[in-house]
Amino acid sequence: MQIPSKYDASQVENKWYNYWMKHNYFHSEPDEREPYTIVIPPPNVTGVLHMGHMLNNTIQDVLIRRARLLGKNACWVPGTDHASIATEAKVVAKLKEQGIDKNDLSREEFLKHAWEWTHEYGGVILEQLKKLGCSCDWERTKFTMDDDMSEAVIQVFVDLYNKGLIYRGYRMVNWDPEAKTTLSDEEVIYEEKQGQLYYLNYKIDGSDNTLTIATTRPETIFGDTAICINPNDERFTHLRGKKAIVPICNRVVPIIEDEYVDVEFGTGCLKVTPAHDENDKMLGDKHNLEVVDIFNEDASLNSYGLHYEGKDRFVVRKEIVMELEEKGFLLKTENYINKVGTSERTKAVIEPRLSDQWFLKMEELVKPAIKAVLGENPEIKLVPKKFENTYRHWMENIRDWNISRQLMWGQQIPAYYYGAGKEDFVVAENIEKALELAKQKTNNPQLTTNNLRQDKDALDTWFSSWLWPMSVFDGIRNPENDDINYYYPTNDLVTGPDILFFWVARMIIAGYKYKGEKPFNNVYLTGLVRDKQRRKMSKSLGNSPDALKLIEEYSADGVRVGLLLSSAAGNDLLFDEALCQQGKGFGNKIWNAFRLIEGWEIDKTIPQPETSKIGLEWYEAKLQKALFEIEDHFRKYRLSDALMTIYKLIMDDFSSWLLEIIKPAYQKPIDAKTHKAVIEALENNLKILHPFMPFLTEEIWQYITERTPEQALIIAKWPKAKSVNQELISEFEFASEVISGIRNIRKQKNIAFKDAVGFSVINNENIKSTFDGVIAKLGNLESIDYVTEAIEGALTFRIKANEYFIPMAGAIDVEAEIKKLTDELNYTEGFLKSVQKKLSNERFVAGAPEQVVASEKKKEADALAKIETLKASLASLDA
RNA sequence: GGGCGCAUAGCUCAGUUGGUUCAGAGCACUUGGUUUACACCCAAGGGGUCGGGGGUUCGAAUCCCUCUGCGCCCACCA
Repeated sequence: MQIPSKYDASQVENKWYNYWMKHNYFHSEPDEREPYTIVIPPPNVTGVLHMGHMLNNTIQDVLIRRARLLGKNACWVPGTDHASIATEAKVVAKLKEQGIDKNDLSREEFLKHAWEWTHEYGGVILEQLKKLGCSCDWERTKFTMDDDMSEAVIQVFVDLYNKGLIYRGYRMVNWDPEAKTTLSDEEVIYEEKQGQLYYLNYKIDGSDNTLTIATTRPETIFGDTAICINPNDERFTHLRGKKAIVPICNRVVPIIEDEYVDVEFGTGCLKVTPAHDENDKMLGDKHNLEVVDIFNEDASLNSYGLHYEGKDRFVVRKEIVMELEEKGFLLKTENYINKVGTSERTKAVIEPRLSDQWFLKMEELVKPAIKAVLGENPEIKLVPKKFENTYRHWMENIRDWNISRQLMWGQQIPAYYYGAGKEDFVVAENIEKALELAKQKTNNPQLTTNNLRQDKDALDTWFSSWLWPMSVFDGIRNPENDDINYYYPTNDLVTGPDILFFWVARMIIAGYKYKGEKPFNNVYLTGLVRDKQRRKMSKSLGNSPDALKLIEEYSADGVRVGLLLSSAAGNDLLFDEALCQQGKGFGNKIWNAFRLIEGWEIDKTIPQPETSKIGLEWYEAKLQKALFEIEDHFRKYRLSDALMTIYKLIMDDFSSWLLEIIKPAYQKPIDAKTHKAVIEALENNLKILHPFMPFLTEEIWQYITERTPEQALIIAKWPKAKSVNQELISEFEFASEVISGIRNIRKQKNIAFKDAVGFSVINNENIKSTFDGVIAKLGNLESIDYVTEAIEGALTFRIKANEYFIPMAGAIDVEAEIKKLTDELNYTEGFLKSVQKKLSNERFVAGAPEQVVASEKKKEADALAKIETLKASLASLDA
């Protein structure tokens, strides 16, 4: 077969992806093998691939491909999320471009647009994952709004409602006035903003006195229903039991007392606006205050705002300050930095707002989930462990989950109203069942579906994705089906720490509630991908490279390696394209190594040289050691370290050392035995590298194996681990130091490699000759002579206590040589002194473990021996 | 404000119970090299008071205290 001299990634990658798909290697069905399952964190259906996805999915693919090679039944379930807020926002924006206002559309019409959008852009991201090489079981692709998935969500809602865990409540929620929807606490980002603190005078009813309050939000005075003072504040005892008059609207409000008020802050007087501040709401409930909501849905003022009706809150703030000033109510203003909640999606300033919402009681549900991660025998491991603290903090302070969203895109809440009263509703899977329930509840057999009105709200997206590991296997609707029984619990979950609570914690809760079992064994939390300046990669900053362009430029394999080279679990990844270049370069290196081997002519008649034999034995030992280390790294989810181990094995041990050791002389053939062995070594390299660089390895694999589809690398068997010949490895390390010594001398004296040199070593019982052939070949030595005394007129170097000579008539600079030896002697004597000092310390000898003392004694002996040879050499030079 | 975590070479990071192999890796850098796979290369080399200070110990990057500088989470006093 003709082997191209350049590796053409784009062609190769498409070819093999199609090949794998054609032979259905990604697909999994339950069988007798051990399952290895990952469910993908479903990306937003209308999203495009960004660096975070690339990292995330590369890690998952590495884990899945390795499991496949280890002979497990690997199943990676892909899919997308309907992402209600994000998607609805995009659809609304698109409609707006076309001059359509969402509010003019019926629910059905809007959903039609949303589905069109989904069909147009949905799945783009999945196609991009294929480019990256992800070996997902595409036949199992799921979407959180698929009919069966939605059914599961509704079933769970009804069940939780019937168990009394879902309730309807009038609560202060985070209202996004732009999206006109509620946000969960987690979707609100607090930002420091420069604002003002306005000091306002309120008249005291029935007197000419005033009191001063400080507020950051003067426009909310229309919602004031009380003034609050601290009962311990002696400055205000005269106000007890009095009433105050709210400026402009002239509402007369009581002055109440509560220790909640901070005497130190502002003026010590607080205006209470129960409709627009959570703490004020709390005060309002406690003191039975009136609740006056002054805002419309879009945060413009309603009729309570009098002449400001219809104007936006920020406009009103400016205007009312002017009016207050004109009328003498404004005492002063101060600059004040406060934290303002903004919407993660729309960036709008959040308005605390009272509204009817659906809530899920968390207190009981959360208990098994806490135990599973933090209990005495944890069933679920978070990697890295440091996130357990964060998890604990959240879980132990959990509040009820607001699961309703004022959106259309999502599962509609299955509550059906038959009357105007607060309790005039029933909850059921569908309208027919709802009708039955409504008839029973009202004792009115005349009711028809026309009398029922379904709740307009949709469910929070996380209320569908928290079921993901179960619902993708239909484990909610059919709890005992073969798939769920086989694949659940899944093995590893790979996701970002930013959704540890949104998603991971809730999946754990749902898993225990609906399956009585954890959803996964391990959670691998990746870091955020940042740029070199440590900024988070984001669209708005424009610092995120185009994922597909990167793949084009550096190949999918190169990008995968680039991403993994520096990404320890939980650590942020500082992305640098140079890393992809390193990945691509690594690919080229392997390709060229392969070409070298394939280029050799094989001669079956020649015997295997001893150097090749011992070199191959050594490489086998190194491979075994690497296998052991890789196993350990994977066990600890240290994928970067696993990759680095393979990188060094292939770059250094295989390419730089082994291939040089066995390389036949120019235009000479290689013996068959060595050739076969080196091919085997290459095969093993390809196997362990395949999870990281699937395309390149599969490409080379086709050339070196007589393959049938059943012998594709993707389904090959991971190399068997045997014992590690550590002694051989240590001996080689010593030999490589000797070779470095020779190369150093060559460099210092400008001796070209093609010129063979003489070489002697003073014989002693510690010298091992195992790798002499290798030393001679890689040092280009005429021979290795064992001598009993120093060679005169030779260049020397020492490794441990052994002294080596390269004869070099006339080229020796005696002065320089003496200086070199003297420096080395001084250093060694200093070293000896420190060792001996340690050994003469009785407490060290008594207190340190035997092993440590022995090693110090060995250091002492080595140093003494070395000093002796140095002195001898010096003496011979002096003479 | 409360909690958690981090600080090791120019950069990104390893460093397990304090002691062989403890001061390491990759990249970057410097020098030399195009004979025979690869300049997308090879060989050699320099570089760190382990954030500062104090303590425990025969012995500290590792344990304790403290200071400094960062990061994250929670609560956010009108």
